[in-house]
Amino acid sequence: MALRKRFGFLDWWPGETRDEVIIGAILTQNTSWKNVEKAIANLRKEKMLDLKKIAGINIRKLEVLIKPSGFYKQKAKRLKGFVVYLFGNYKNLDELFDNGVPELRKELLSLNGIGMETADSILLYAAEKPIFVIDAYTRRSMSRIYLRRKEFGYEELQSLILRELPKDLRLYKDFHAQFVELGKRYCRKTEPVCAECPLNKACKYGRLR
DNA sequence: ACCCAGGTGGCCC
DNA sequence: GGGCCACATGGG
Repeated sequence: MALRKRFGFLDWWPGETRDEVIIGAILTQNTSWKNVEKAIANLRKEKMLDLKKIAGINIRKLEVLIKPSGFYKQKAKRLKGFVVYLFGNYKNLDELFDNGVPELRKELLSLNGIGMETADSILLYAAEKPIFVIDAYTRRSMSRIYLRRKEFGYEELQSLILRELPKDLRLYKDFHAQFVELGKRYCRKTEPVCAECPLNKACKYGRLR
């Protein structure tokens, strides 16, 4: 793992509160963060950036607020499903997050609309558990560095990275954030910007130059 | 008029 | 286990 280029240490996930992190994690599913920001702004304006408030709001109203983030009907349902489960089974997030990581992860995965990436985002950035998030940026960056031949499944790639990194919460957050910054700025699907990319020769595109 | 974006579930084989 | 599709908006 020869990648330790830095954009500065990133303690990351755009969102002040755990509630906001969880809401953002669901809203950003296959959606640009720009669109999520619009939805978050709508929720903030209505004081709805809060899981308890989400539990109380009419789902139609919720749909309208999060509309800019796309897939708004299913995402409204997913947010509702999460808070119904949370407050139906626990007093609050602290109590939910007190569960052990493997149990907690399974629990999150059992909820509709919470897949591995969303679950791990919640685990890492809201619950502050040491786990690594694999997203499209991470996959793409990794595949351009040295995976190439073999395709890796989610958990395969995750355990590969976890094995290479010292077990450190801050490092996991930072390292995932590095991949996202890398992906947004240079390692894009179309028109990769290789000239100033820190990966440079490590990347197959950089090598072609 | 396309293609893309910090995925997930359902259905099929 | 995988491959394909619907889900929806906003930006390039």
